[in-house]
Amino acid sequence: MPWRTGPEAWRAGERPDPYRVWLSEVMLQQTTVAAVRDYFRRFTARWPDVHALAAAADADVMAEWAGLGYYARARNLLKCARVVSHDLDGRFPETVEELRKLPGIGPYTAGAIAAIAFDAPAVVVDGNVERVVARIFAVTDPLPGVKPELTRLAECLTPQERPGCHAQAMMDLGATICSPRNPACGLCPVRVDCAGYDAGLQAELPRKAPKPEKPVRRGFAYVAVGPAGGVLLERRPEKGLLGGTLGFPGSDWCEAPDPAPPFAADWQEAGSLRHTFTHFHLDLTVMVARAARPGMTPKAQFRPADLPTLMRKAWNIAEAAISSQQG
DNA sequence: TATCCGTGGCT
DNA sequence: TAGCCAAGGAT
Repeated sequence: MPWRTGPEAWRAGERPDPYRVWLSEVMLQQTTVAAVRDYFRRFTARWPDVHALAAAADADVMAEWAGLGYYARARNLLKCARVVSHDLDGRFPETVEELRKLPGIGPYTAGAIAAIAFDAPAVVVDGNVERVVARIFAVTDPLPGVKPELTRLAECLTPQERPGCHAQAMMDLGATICSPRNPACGLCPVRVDCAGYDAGLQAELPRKAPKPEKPVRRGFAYVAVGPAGGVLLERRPEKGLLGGTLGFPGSDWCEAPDPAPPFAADWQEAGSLRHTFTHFHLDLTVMVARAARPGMTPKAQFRPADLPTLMRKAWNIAEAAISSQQG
C-alpha cells in the first residue's frame, strides 16, 4: 500500500489508483497494516482492477479473504465492485456523499477514499485520529459518547490545502508516534500544541467506556474424512457469524449445546479449542470420523487456508488426531 | 442507540 | 499462555 508508507508516494503530484485505495481501506477497517499487507498483495495480483474483481466468483473472493475476519466486508466488497463496474463504468465516485451510498463504505472509508484518492477536503476520522485529537485537545470524556465532539475537533484541523496529505499525516501520526500506549512524545512534531501532553494525560487518552464481559459458549464441530482424504465442508449462511464462509458441520453454539453429528458414524473426540469472537468465547469440541459421504471436497481441492481461523484451528486438531490414528 | 461482526499482537 | 486490546459498518 504505497500511499500508506508516507507522503513521498504522491508528493510528485500523481494520485493513487482509487480501486487500490478503496480495497486497502476496506481491508484496514478494524485491522492492522501488518495483517492486511499480504492480503492486499494477493487481491491486487489476482484482480488488478474493479472490473476483474466484479467478475470474480463469490467463493474465490471468500477464500482469498479467509483469515482476515469480519467477513461481511468481503461480501460487501464484491457487491460494491459490481455496482462500480456495472453501473458506474468502473469509476469510483469522488465525493463523500456518493461514496457513502456504496456497500461497505461508511463515514471513515468514504472520507479516506475522497481524501487520499481524490485529494478532496474530507474529514477522515479513524481510531488513530480520534486518539490524536483527544490528546491534542485533552478531551477527557469517554468514547464512544464523545466521538461526535472528536469529529468536530478533527474538522477544525482539516486544511483546505492538501487535505489528502493532512488526512494521511494524522493517521500516520496516530499509527506511529501517537500510539495507544507509551506514545513517543519526544519525537512528536505537534507536542508543543498538545494540551494532553501539557496536562500529563497523553497516555490515558482517549478514555473509553468499560466493555461488557464475554460469556462462554460451547459447540461441536464434525470433521468427516473420506477414504481418499476428502473432507465434508459446508458453506455457512450469508448472514450472521462467519457468514458466507466455509466450515465443518456442527451444533449450535450456546451454553449447553446438544451434539449434532451430520450423519451416523463412529465419531471420536479429537480435542477441543477456545476461540474468542468479538462478543463471546467459544469452546469447541472437535469430533472426527472416517466415512465416505457424497459431496465431499476432494483432498486435492481442500485448502485449509480457505477456511476462517476458527475452522482452520478445528482442522489442525482433526488432522493431528487422524494422522496419529494411522500411526 | 445498541448490538453484532474476527483476528492477531502485545503483555 | 491466556487474557487484553485495538478498531468501522450494518442493522
